[in-house]
Amino acid sequence: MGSGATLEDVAREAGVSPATVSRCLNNPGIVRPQLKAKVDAAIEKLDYVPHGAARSLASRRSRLIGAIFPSLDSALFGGTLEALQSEIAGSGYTPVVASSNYDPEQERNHLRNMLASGIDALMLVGAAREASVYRLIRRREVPYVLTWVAGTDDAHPCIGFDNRAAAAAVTRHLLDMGHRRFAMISGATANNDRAAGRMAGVQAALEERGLTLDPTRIITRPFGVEEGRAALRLLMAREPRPTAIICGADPFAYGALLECQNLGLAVPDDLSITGFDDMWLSASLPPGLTTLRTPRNEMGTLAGRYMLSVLAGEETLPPRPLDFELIVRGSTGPPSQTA
Amino acid sequence: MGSGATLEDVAREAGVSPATVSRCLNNPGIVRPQLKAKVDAAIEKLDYVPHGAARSLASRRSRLIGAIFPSLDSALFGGTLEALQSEIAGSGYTPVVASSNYDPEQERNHLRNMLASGIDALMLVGAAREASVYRLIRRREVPYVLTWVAGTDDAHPCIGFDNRAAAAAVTRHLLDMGHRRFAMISGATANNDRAAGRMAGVQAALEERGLTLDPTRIITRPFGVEEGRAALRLLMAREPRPTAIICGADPFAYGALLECQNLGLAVPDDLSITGFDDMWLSASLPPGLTTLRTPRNEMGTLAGRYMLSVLAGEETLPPRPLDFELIVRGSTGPPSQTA
DNA sequence: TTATCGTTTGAAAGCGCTTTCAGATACCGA
DNA sequence: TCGGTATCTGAAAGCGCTTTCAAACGATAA
Repeated sequence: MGSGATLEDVAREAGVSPATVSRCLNNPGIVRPQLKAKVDAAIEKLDYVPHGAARSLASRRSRLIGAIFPSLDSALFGGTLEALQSEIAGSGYTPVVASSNYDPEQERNHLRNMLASGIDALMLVGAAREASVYRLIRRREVPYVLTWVAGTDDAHPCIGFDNRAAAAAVTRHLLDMGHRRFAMISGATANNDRAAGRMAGVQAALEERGLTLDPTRIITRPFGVEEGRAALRLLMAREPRPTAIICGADPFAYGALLECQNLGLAVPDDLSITGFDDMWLSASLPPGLTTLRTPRNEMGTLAGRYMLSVLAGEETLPPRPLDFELIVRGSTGPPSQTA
Repeated sequence: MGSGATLEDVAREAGVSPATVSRCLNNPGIVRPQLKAKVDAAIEKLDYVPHGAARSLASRRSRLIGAIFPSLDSALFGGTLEALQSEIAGSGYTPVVASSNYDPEQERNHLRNMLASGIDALMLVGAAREASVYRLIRRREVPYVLTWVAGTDDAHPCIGFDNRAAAAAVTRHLLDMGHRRFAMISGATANNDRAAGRMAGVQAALEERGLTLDPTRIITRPFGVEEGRAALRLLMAREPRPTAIICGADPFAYGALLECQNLGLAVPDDLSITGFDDMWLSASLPPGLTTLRTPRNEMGTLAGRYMLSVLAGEETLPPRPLDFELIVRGSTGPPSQTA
């Protein structure tokens, strides 16, 4: 905070009115170049930096865009945040971020905070939250966008992909190779419609072929490598053993692969394993993880672009659900005859 | 944005003056409980949310804390950000974040933006930047703190650890096991004093024992698993082969371990490998990565706490350099006799 | 009961900027 | 040269809140 020249100081220095200085800053096109030069010189000389709060108050725009993520310490959402940030930076917006730790209560608090601090737009992850939260946002008339999910109906503008369809695609890949005995390692589905969607997608794809996934074959754990490891041990301890394990997130799959190595199980001969998200180790961890590449950076970019265009007053439709891509690597293959 | 009740509306509803409402919000202690109850009821009824910009303008505080990271899409800084965020959230502050992509130019731009938006305090990573940047911050009188480095002098308040000493500790661990032929995989050291410090620490520890690390034995690459993999191939292609490879970051080490598997090199018998940061896979990736655990969450927490206390007007000294911890796992051992 | 002190409340003046509106200026054709 | 039009500039009114200052109040002591 501190001292700092004000716009009025600049105006005096340049010998023009404050209004003109303001225009030079916000709408340089409409001021005569000659005057603008004088103003620029004065700004330079006084090392003037506009006062954001005053600006927001007068213009009713804060140039702040809120973003609340379930977590920030995985690379997953970091990529989305990074992309969002670079997309909006060019237009003079800055993200204010918070992490909810997958807790609706925390999310709501951060939201209140952000609304109070006057964010111009808001990005959230997922669609599953209480109606009162959406009312809060709507009442403030803050444009918002949900990411990491595709809109099932048109209730909310969404920029994401269809988790259910993506998980179904993974499952069909395994079915097509001949697998019939499945198991799944999933993140907690409460308050997490991405995880829930993926689980539903697996179930749906199996049912298409007349199979079902017994609930006892689904292990739900917090995301993590060691958790995946432990889950794999549990799943392989019961006869008949599954021939394919579908993981709702890559870290589970990394753990599962490592534990196979440990148990002396050959992947994919004894067991096929799939991940989800194509994180940074999936290509490198032998034998290479078959996984579903999600458009995590693209979601940040497009969410930013969408919000900017709404803020610019353009009539904007959020894009259709984004594409995902099944990346087939060495961790999946046909079930062995003997298995 | 949008409609929203104003403080004046609340005052009218409660039958008090705007000043009283303001006091209820900012200094509830000094207003009579009976009145406060009426005000609270009015706030509740009108669903009033204070207008951040107006508040900032009048109070000269934005309740925003800036944080600029070199990158956000690795889990490294995400942990620091997450910790910072939860530390300051309780005091009503929200972080505004940006990523500089390790580019001083981008960092400076984000900084200007943030200063303009009126941040109350600022967190940066590393100390290496032009003096003009620090002048900019000082001129605005914004309290700031540098993280991920320890103060060499008292030029800046730092909350971090001594990268040089940490790397030296790793190196001594290998020296003590009997290694004499070293190589290193490092991140780019330009504009990155953490990477530079680590490299210097390795060199210093070697020189203590009368050894030097030939520059051709140092490979500098952007952080990444595949980069580590490629670097390992290069380093092992030249005779005499090193018996220990020190990686300036865990992803390099992951790549190196995986490539050893690929090349049929036994770790640690043929080659010892160390990482840096103890990221999430280090414990799990066989044979377990010996690495240096950096206090990445703690830095976020303490940086937050430090800034809050400066903002509260307390006379605060940044803590001494934080501890790091050498985590010895299976990837290091004595060099084999034949190597 | 009245004077006095300490506490709580309200009135009003901005915080630094944007933006409307009206006035000034420059430019064009006749 | 002049009127008319299009363009640019300045004056002034807030944006919604905090905070100073003085007035009002309640309580205590004389």
